[in-house]
Amino acid sequence: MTTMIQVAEEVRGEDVDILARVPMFAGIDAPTLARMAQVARVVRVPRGTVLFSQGDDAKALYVLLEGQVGLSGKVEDLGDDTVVEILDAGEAFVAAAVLTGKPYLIGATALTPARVLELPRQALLDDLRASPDLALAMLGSLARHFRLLVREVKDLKLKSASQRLALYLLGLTPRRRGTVIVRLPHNKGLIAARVGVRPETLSRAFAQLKGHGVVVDGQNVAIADLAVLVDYCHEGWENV
Amino acid sequence: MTTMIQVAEEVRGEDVDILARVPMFAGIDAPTLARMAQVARVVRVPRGTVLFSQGDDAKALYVLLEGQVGLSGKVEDLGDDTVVEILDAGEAFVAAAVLTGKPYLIGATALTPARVLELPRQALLDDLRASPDLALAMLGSLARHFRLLVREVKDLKLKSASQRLALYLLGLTPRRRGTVIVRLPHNKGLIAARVGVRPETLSRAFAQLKGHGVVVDGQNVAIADLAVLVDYCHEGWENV
DNA sequence: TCCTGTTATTGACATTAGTCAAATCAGGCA
DNA sequence: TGCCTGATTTGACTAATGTCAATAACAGGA
Repeated sequence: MTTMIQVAEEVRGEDVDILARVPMFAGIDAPTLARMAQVARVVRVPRGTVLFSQGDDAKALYVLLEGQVGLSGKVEDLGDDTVVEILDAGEAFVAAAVLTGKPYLIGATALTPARVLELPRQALLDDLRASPDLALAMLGSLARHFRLLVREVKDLKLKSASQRLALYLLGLTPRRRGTVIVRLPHNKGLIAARVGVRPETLSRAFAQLKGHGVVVDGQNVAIADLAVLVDYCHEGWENV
Repeated sequence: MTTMIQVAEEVRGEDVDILARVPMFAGIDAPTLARMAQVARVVRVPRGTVLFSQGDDAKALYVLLEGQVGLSGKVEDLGDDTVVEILDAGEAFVAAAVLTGKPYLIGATALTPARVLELPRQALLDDLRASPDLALAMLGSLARHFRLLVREVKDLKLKSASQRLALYLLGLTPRRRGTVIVRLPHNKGLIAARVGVRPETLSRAFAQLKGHGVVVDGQNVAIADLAVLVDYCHEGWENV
């Protein structure tokens, strides 16, 4: 829970390349991107830094240039805390909050040392008005993201903890059949919060998946047959 | 589970007025709206009609002109079924699916006799490219909707069934303090699916809320003090 | 290597929500 | 009115998940 000591940096040339590869900005012309980079600020933060907290007014769109960031929500009286999303480099976040101008519903914390680009709200809004392509790209990006959330809501309502864990594991590989060994990208406590259960329950969910060909060894998870897991989750056509 | 017998109708003049009041199309110039109405189709369907099913390819954006429609998701092997959203007249739906062009993650069923406007996918995409204002309006609308889902995910992960029911009740009134009597807009089975619990559990959740000043009488729910409920849900600034 | 604090697992138990079945209630209609 | 059907509630029980506490495994630093 490091406090917010940020080191502002120059925006590097390669950062613009990263921007160009962010799905949200796919296909945007170079001048627009350069203009965005112009007004953006890049900060390098140590692990544990709180980029912003739930309830803060949305003042910028963020793009994760390097590292990992967790988006988590909590109940007022603290204690409980759930991870809504875990982001990797090349992903933009909190677009919805910035567009509505309302306070963040979630907070963002650096899970590793990270480099983050901040695009001020007003600059984004100006760019959106100036570049119809940007608006369309964001619309597509937000729509894809929206669907992930819809799936999440359905899973939370309809699937068990072990099934959700299985879905999480399936999300770690693009393959859908055969044997595979995946490496857990986070410690289990964080994964538990992501899946929406307590760490103890996660342990037991892993134990349960043993019956479906899942063997855990530290950070490595061996899955004997992905198709078995897919079946266990009653996943049909949804993995499109 | 009526089959899909639809009666196509003329698009009426007042339908364009409804369109103009849909948040997703707020501020769009009249010519664009008229053009959209031109290519749209209006159908009148009886209660229970399945407008489309989970897994169908998204082929149109829908606007509910009259009646109520439920969006529900289910697990493959049937049986379980959850209501992701309940829509009222004047709301557009499945924008995200149409924009991505992927199959619907949810199905839509008329909960009452309804009149629905269908805007074909390609027409929408054309209009978006032609009208930057439309793209911006949809972006704003999708962003607001997105945040509702984020809140939903948080609530499902962090709150109990009774708390989620309390949140649902709070959603029926704009007020946040004082005494109020709200009328349940649906039967309890549907509300249960919306809240994400079984009907039996909903009954018991209502019983539990009695301890917080909630008295149920058929479709009418008397809430002695909204502030008490807000507090019970640990809702802070979130109701912005 | 040993210490030490963190992370993960396990066990015992409490709580919550789901299941199944029966009882009750409500509304529509002959 | 009296019956019927479906919705809702209630009870008894089961299953799933959370809680608390103890233990075990691990990683990093002295």
